[in-house]
Amino acid sequence: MKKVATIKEIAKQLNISPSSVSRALHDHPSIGLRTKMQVQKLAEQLNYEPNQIAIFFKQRRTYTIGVILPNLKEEFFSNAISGIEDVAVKNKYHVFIGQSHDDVEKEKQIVTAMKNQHVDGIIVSLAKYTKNYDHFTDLKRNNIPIVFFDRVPALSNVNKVYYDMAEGTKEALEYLITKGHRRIGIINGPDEMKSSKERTDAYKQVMIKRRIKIDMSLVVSTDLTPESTKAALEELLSAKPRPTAILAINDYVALDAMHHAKKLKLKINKDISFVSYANLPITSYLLNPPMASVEQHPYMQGTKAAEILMDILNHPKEENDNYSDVKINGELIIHDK
Amino acid sequence: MKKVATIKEIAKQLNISPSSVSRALHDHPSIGLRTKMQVQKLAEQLNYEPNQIAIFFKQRRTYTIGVILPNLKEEFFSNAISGIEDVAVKNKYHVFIGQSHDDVEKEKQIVTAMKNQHVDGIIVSLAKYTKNYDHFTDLKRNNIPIVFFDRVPALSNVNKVYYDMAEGTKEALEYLITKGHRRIGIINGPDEMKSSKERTDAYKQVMIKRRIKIDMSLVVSTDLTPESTKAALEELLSAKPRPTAILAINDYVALDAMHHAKKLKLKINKDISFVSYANLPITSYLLNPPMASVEQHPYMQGTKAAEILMDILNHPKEENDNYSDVKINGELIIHDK
DNA sequence: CTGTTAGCGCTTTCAG
DNA sequence: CTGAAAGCGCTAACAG
Repeated sequence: MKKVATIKEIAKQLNISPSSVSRALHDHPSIGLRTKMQVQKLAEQLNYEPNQIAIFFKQRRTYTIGVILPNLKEEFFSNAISGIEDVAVKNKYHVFIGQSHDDVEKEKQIVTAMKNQHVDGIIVSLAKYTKNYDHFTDLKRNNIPIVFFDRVPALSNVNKVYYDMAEGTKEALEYLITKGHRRIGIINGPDEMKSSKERTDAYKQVMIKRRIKIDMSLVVSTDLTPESTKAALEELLSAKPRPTAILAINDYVALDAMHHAKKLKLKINKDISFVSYANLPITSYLLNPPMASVEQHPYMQGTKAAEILMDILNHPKEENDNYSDVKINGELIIHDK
Repeated sequence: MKKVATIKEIAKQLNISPSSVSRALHDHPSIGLRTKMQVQKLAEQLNYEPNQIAIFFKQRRTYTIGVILPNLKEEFFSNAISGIEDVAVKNKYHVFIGQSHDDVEKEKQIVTAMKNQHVDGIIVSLAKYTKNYDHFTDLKRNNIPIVFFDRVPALSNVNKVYYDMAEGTKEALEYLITKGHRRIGIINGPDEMKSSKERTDAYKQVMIKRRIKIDMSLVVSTDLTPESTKAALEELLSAKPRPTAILAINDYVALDAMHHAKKLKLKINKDISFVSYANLPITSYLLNPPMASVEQHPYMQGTKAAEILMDILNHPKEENDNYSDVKINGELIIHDK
């Protein structure tokens, strides 16, 4: 069993040509039933498995897609990739993964590696500081389509799937306002993230609509590390008057902030309330989860992005510049009973 | 920029042979400095990128490894794959992933797909009900090495990395005993999991050593779903006398059990204490985490497994049947202050 | 319906 | 030091 059967081998044993074997194996219309049967039988016996690499080489297609995301540790991303994988498998595609660990250089390297590996397409969620998108847009020259999701670039001529930040933010803020909050702080992400600006914009809009004075000292940033979040929280708490509620960029940040607030002897959801984004399953195990969290449907974002990519791949290159731009609506999940 | 440069192309433009170009590109010893420079310059200009697929085809190697695991949602596995990926990247390998979702059929399909994709090696953590390992051992015929981790098969002639269940379990039980517990229940995993038996064995050993009567009605199983865990807990609670402490197969199960216990008006860590395995980061956010949890070092298990595989791949096939069998020691992390 | 031929891009003897 | 030639496994014109 050392050597694997090849088409050639089968052909020789049956005294026919390799092309006939190939045709028989593929149920080609113009092939005799007799030879077809013979070939299939022998192929079975010899345990023939087509050499995919040779096929890829020939067809210039690998049936592989690459997925680049910041990390897999966050439930958000691991759920998203599950969605991607499910769709890919259904379409007979394989999935390469690469974690940028929020490092732009690493992200570039991964792109290069995937390009060299000849993936048929790429799905990306950007590293948090990625500002320049050339390493992605260059892929057009290699005819490798890209679909961005969740952390998408501020470009219009790309395929993207993302959560509708404005809508969810407004909903979350309205909720806090009905609960009586007027001084509402925001712990935003880095400025490079498109969502940060959107969140700030939505904040301003709601405040104006509700005729609440906008105080930009209530909008601070974290680089998403616990330390930075701690600093951001303290900055907010030093505002006068101090905010009574805080909207945090995601659950992890909210949890870090809550943790620190607790240390500062603040009563969570009493002295200060938290609302955030993602609605991670882990929050269901918490004693004091954020009051509410905007569900961002990572699995759905993943499947949607993958479906768009599959669609592009399955449909011959119509070179029209027709880009998908899909907004996923979040849902505000209220945790406080 | 539509067409990609090939070696042939470069050769033609320089009026030399493809072989020389290939040599120049690879810093082959026997190549003239002049031609080498010329070639490298032109390659640069033409943006030459070697066609990996062609190379793979030729070399019968893909520099790709496959990773099969139950799912990516569990922090344990997403951490493990991070470890694998880090090592792979360092060794210039790529990583294919496949989630079995604990379904044996799916697991088989993934193995077949990876085999056809000609991965150079595979790293696996078994689906929970996998009893038959033929789909893995068959890979030997294709010369595809396998390394199992965490959920490993009960075979001796395979490479494996796993957590030392006996040691950790003993440590956890001893801890409970020093805390005064005598009636200690166990919520085990399915019987198909090798670790279940090991846990039970370790339990018996400790009980004998500590001269505590062994009561097998205190050892129950869950299929890891919350419902099943609930049932398991109730079964334990119906024992007379009721156990005062429970050792659960992992943190998720412990959390589900604790959740249910709370509903039954039991005071956690008072009426009943929990100890478990994994020590997931999420537990740090909990009000009432398990009293203690055995850290199983998923990242380290991943890196270790990947290193073993890299070692096999980088070292020419010495056909000696030399299998790695690496035990990772857990550490009991005490959460109750 | 079947065989012949060529070739995908690259590496690697084998000659010179 | 360099070139010519073969071949990896498979497919797909093109001829019969």
